[in-house]
Amino acid sequence: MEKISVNKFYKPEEIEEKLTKKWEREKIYSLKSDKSDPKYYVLEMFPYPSGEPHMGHARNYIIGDVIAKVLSRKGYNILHPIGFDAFGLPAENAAIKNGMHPRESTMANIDRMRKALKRIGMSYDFDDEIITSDPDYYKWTQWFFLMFYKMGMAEKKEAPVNWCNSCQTVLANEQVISGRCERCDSLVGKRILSQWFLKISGYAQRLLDDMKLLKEGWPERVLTIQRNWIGRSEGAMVDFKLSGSEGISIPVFTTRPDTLFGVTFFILAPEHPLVDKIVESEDYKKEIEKVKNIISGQSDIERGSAEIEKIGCFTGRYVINTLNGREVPVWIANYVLLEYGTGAIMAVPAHDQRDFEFASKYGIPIIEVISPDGESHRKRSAAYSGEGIMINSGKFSGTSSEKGRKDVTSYLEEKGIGKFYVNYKLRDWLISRQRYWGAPIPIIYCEECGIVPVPEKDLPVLLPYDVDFKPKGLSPLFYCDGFVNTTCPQCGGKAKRETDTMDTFVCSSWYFLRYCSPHNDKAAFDSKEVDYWMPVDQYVGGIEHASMHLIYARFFIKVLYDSGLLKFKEPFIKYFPHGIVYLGGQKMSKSKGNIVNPSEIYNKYGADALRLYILFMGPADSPVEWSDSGVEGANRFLNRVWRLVIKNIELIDNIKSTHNERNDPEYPGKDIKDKFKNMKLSRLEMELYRKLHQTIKKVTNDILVRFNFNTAISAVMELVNLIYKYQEEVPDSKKNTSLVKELTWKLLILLSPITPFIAEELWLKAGNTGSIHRVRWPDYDPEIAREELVTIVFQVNGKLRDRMDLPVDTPAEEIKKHVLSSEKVKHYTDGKEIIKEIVVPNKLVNIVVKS
RNA sequence: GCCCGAGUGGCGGAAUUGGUAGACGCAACGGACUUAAAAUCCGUUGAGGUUUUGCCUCGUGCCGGUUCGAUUCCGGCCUCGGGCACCA
Repeated sequence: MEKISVNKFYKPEEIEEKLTKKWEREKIYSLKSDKSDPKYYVLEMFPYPSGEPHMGHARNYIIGDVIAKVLSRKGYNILHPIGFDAFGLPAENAAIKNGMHPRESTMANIDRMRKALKRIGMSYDFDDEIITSDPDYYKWTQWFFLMFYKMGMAEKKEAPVNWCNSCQTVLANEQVISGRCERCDSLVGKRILSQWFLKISGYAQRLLDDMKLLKEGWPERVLTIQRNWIGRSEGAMVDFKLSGSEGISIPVFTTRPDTLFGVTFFILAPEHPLVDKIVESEDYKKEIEKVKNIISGQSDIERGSAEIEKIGCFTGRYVINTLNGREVPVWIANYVLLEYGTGAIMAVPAHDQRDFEFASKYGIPIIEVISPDGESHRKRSAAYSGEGIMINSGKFSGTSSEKGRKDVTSYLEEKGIGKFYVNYKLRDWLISRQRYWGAPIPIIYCEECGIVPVPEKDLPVLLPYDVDFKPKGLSPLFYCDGFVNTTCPQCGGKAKRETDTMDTFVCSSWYFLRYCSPHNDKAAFDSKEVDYWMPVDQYVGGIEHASMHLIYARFFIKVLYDSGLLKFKEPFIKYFPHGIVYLGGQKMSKSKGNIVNPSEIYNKYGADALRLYILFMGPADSPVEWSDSGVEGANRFLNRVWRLVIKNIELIDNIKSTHNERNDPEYPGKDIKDKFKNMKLSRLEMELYRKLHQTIKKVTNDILVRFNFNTAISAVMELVNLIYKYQEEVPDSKKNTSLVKELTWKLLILLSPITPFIAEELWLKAGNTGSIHRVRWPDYDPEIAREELVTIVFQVNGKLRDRMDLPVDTPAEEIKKHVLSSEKVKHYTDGKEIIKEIVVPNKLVNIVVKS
């Protein structure tokens, strides 16, 4: 037990360092209790160890930590783990820059990060941390890859892929943001390469359908991002026969089968493999080569912008629109993309703006087939893409466009030339990377046997240490003979290893499973533990992962569910995206130089002030502007709490020895409520007692239900302000020490998840033993929290004219009496006819008069 | 272009179910304490008006509607942020 000494001043630097050690010694960081308690899995997205944690990290982890700490105190068995997403480009680029080996650099960064996390009082059990670049971990990442491979969910295929010239590697679609590399921001080009993909596109519909399981726990805006990314659209797949070549037909996807009669030409993407096959005449071949050259010189961004001029050329061939037997010319054009749909389109210039511009430029006929009013409009200056009535459409003329889509589709199905079709924008997930710092893809290429998966018993395929890891277009492992050359596990003959490594998003798609049994060396995870802990109850992390990690992880879990390994379909029941921290109106970032490092703050004011301010600065899910004076305010509040509590402790100690008859040395009392009932409390004391219970109610609800940490803190501030009022207005000899004790203890408990250090220090200073972080979270008594008096607002015609404090639940008739006798109200109602009197119990009265 | 958010004092924000707009904090100003400063404490702080210790009018992006009553609900617009995007 520590005794009160000279402690007039709050010195965070002294107490925080001391308590960090105490907590580590006493294992206060682990919030696991007992499997008989209800479980709760709180998880924050684990960090890339690219250096010291930044403010965004701090916000993320502090939010998760407060939730975990409160729930643990409410009797939950809490899993609140930490680890490091250690493979990948950021770590590797940083290593190259520093001239260090990625492993050393990563481990050094992890060390700094771990220290910082401990320093800000996070409740992580570091004995259970995981590092994805450890062979113990990536062995199982490789194991999952093999599982996907065996299920037919991983495949090597040739496709146009995104190539980042600066990172010297391919990227997944999700890692290309507006045509630029997610990591280095340089322009991304296209290459046709043979790469490994995970077949996420087959799960598009399931990813959409299962969103209904997330409706409660995920913000709508995140689901919208995913919905947009998956990009479902309904329509028809229609076959167009190539004229003059028996048996060749080209399918196209359209969302508007109702416009089929308006097709006047047909376009293939310039890269479409059919282009070279179908062009016969040498003249056309030359012309096409010319146009293709121009188009391939256009970057993806250029081609993706609507402003760029549409160019193309005729191929000399025709296709037949089976619906009306019309023969239409086949063109190539820059605005048709190989990746989307079938890489070919039917062009309807009257009803598609792009087709309209193209047809106008090249003099292709325009036939109107949808009319808003059923009339034919000879000339238009733009395409009409709205709904209307089908015209010039044979037997379908007169049908509404909505109905026409269905009717035409049925007709196509009957005739066997088309079918209802759902198209998705979601592409397969490209996971190979031509970089060193990642988990090697466990595949062997044998001259005899072809692609051979590495047998499970040979895992992990170790990433060799001694490699020239600088990116050079091909994986650095390709130049590492000791790694590449191997023998075929099937025939024993000479073979070569796959030298690409896996996208780090593969590592992070299952880490939350590993946390359930982090030391298991027999399997990726222990099913019993996963069945107990998973799914994650509360996930916290940046929204920038909405269409990356959060989609990949959902997909991964669905595949594992299908394989029978898991019993749940969604990994994260609730997801809370924290807002970005800004400085000077811009997102804090190293490259812009507008950084406030959390360490600057905790070195100056202490971790508690950092935590308090981060939570107080605004709603946790909205972006906030960093303010230095805001931190000072937080620090001022903590000083205020410190002085208040120290004074209260002294008061309690002094009066204990003078046998004040109102003093009750027992704490916690068996039945606090009865105790106070039998005591005569002054008006202010009653108010304080009530405020305490209201505060407990509000803080608990704001943290656990509303995620409004800022209002939870302002409620505690109000309580502190009121206790100060008591301390200053009432002489010590007249103070009720039982109440002071009750207020002081509970104030500290309410603060303890938010500002763990100061709460613990004051708790100990007051003579308590153990740790405040093991004390049960207080309940509130609704009866005590209930106000006795309530301000009733008197309105006339909806305008506030007077108000009065009346006992709660005063009957309507009595309130009305007060209202009608109010001079102020009379002033507005005298001589006027009262039409209506509205009485809202405990709120207001509104007198409606004729004016 | 389509989809999702948001818009409240000098600033961050609060108002949880349609019922007192501006809680809590920051900044600013005035005062107390001090030789002085820091720290601390007290007071003022949406705008305008006024017969000034009280009261009145206006006020939650803009216009309109529903309602006894709207920051909150509905319709239309504006601005900002975000997602998708020559996506067929």
